[in-house]
Amino acid sequence: MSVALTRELIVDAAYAVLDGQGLAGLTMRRVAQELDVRPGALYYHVANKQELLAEVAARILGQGSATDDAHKAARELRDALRRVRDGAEVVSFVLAFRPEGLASIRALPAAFALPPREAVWAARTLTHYVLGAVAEEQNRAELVRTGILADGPDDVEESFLFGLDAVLAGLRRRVDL
Amino acid sequence: MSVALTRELIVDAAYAVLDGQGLAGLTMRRVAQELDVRPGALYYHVANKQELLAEVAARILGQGSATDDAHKAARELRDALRRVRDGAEVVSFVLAFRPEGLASIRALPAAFALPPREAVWAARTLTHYVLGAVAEEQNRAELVRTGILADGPDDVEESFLFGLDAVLAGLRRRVDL
DNA sequence: ACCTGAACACCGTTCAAGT
DNA sequence: ACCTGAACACCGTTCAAGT
Repeated sequence: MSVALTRELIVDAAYAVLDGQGLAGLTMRRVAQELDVRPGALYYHVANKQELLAEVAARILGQGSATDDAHKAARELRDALRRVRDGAEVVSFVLAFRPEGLASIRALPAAFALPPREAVWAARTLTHYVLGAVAEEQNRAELVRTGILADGPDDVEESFLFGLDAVLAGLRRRVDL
Repeated sequence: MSVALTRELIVDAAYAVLDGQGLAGLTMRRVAQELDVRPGALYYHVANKQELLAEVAARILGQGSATDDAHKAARELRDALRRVRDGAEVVSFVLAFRPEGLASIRALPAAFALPPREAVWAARTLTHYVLGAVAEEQNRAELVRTGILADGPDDVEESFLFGLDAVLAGLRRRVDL
């Protein structure tokens, strides 16, 4: 007999599989294998794969340090997403059905000095931009890995900052003038 | 014997399945069923599912009317994506590995009066924003359909336009002043 | 040339039965 | 309480064999 299975251990294993195999390789069966356990055992601790993905997404984002510097928040979000394979895709998916656990994203509206509704819209805009940019970069990386694509572009960094500056400038417009 | 299978008919059927069942329900087997044919038959006309998805994405976007009005282009892109279930997700996926067929997106840089490199970055920024916004809306709609979520927010329209105006204002900044 | 039949190597999830 | 064994209803893809 080995160590007792826990929700935590399962999330750890899922994160490891994600980092090693990408989202396409993140299956319940492989997570079980990683833990030396039959697939059915997982379902005693997590309801289903979606719930497990929600936990993995929360782990990807980590504990969001609340800041009122939107530019810094965006860069930290990007870094967190880039730290693990397909991070953006996982977070995008979870954002739709269980945003509660994604603290650093939920804190974003506070970075905008705008009326409540507009602060939420501004945060949404920024989130879409960052997730989209990282998702495209990581999708390309996956295809390069598969050999379908030769090589990604080398202007990722410049391109991201160019767009980020533009988005933030646009969002701040009505405040600063 | 029925009508001869063609690539076109397969794309038609795939589009119909997507609209009826969503991306999760779009399987090669269901497309085959829709056409009254065994799954293997599809592979005589298309190399694999990814290739089929690329064709479906091109059909979603239609023939992109080249315009130099970025705001209009963005609204048309959004409308096209919203016309079919999970349209944004399909196009996002295809954008990463086969952007050639997505005419209306490839034409976007022309809508920005900027140096070539920056025009490409600006188009990328706009694309990420629109795809992200529609993807979130459609993901929510799927979850509502499943019963996992009660109801989507009702500020989708306002939220989209708010973000779009901000993004475009930010992107135009350096030109107009 | 075009399609079927049948298989291969997978999935997520459930659930009786064991301990 | 926790896990296994075994099944159910699926996947994408391949490929000999038929027509």
